[in-house]
Amino acid sequence: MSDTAGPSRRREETRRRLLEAAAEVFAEVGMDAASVEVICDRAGFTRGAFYSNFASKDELFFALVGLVAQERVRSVADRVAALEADGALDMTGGNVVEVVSRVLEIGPEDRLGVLLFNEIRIHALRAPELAAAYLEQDTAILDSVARLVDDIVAGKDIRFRLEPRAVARLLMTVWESTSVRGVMAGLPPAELARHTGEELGRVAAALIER
Amino acid sequence: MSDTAGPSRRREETRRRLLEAAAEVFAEVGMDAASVEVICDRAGFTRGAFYSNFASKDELFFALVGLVAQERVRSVADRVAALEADGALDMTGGNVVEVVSRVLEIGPEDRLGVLLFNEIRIHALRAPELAAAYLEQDTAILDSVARLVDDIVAGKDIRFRLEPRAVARLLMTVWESTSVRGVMAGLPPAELARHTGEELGRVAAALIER
DNA sequence: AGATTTGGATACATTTCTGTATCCGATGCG
DNA sequence: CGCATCGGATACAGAAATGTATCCAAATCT
Repeated sequence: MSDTAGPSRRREETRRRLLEAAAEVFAEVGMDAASVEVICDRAGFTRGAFYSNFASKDELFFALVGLVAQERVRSVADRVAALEADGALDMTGGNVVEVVSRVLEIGPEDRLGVLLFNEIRIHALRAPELAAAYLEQDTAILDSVARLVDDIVAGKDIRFRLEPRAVARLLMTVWESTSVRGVMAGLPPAELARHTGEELGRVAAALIER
Repeated sequence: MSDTAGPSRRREETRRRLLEAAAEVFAEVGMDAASVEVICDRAGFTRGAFYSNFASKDELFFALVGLVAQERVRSVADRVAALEADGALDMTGGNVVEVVSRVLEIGPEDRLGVLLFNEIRIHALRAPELAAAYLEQDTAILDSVARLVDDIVAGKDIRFRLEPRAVARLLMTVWESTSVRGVMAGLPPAELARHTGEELGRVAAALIER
């Protein structure tokens, strides 16, 4: 057996399933209202398995936050990179609004995704360690989007009425707030995406200097 | 004693103190992590008093949400009315940005206020009854702000690049998101207000048609 | 002032959750 | 093929929270 024996495949898999189940439960009822038992049931394990993998619910939550943040950042960065590679930005035919919308359609666009995101957010508001991680993620995404905006400006003869970073911030903000209101109004996923897209479009259009 | 005996003054006062304490505790640790005991301690009562006034923590939470929403709506409406009465909107000297900022400096501008607001928000995301109340409040405030924007447009020779309602929405959204990030970054109250104000200013300026 | 009602305190029963210690089966190795 | 280790299940003890039934003091009324 090697010194640096990493976790076995089996172990990794149960960790993964526990994290996945926790993500659902946290989204549904919130981190504090979620009992370890319920998470385990959902994952198909007993609490024994849980405490064999995590020291506490808090530890699992932290781990989950890390994963979600990483995934979000990666997802946005990938999309931006893909758009740049496609050369979609140089095409004069392409619609700015559409490009931006495509990038902000982040991962789990559905109800649960929005819920989990907001659950994480409110915990970050209370726990300084989480706040740091949250702001870091936020800045990383902002950077990606700002870079995209920059590219758009460079490629086309379009000017925004705000610096790229401010435009990016505004778009992210609108996306977030619109999706929250959409979920609250009970919009089905398709409507949610459409509505958010339209809203982003209007704002983006208003920011374009003609 | 009369049929329609309303709650005695004493009773009203303890209810009020319980609600006040609950608002603090909910803001600090969240509704689910807050035990009834802690709320009572904070208010200077025992659980006996609590259950004599509320059927459960949930009931108290609902009551609190109602109060907070009402207070928010009233506060904004009052400010708008005050500004209109002052004739501040007709004065060409007045700064649009300043006017808007003044209106959005809502009630408990501090950390706890932001926390409580977000706590309510996430519960509204999960509970349909709350969602309805939340959206109603949101719309009421939007109406007030939109009306203010309308007045500004009417009074001065200023035009926005979006319809008043959309401008109002955007300003509210920016206010919310900026204050959240400010709290997360640990900004002291004064900085928080200043930063949020500046951010609002930039956005408002970008939306003004020159 | 005495009687009555009201409102909060006390005490208790119950539930729920957490965390740990131990057991047992499966998996990997010699 | 037998042995050792790993990983999840089971069982248990303790803590914390809830809700209720009862009690006592203070306010109110006559």
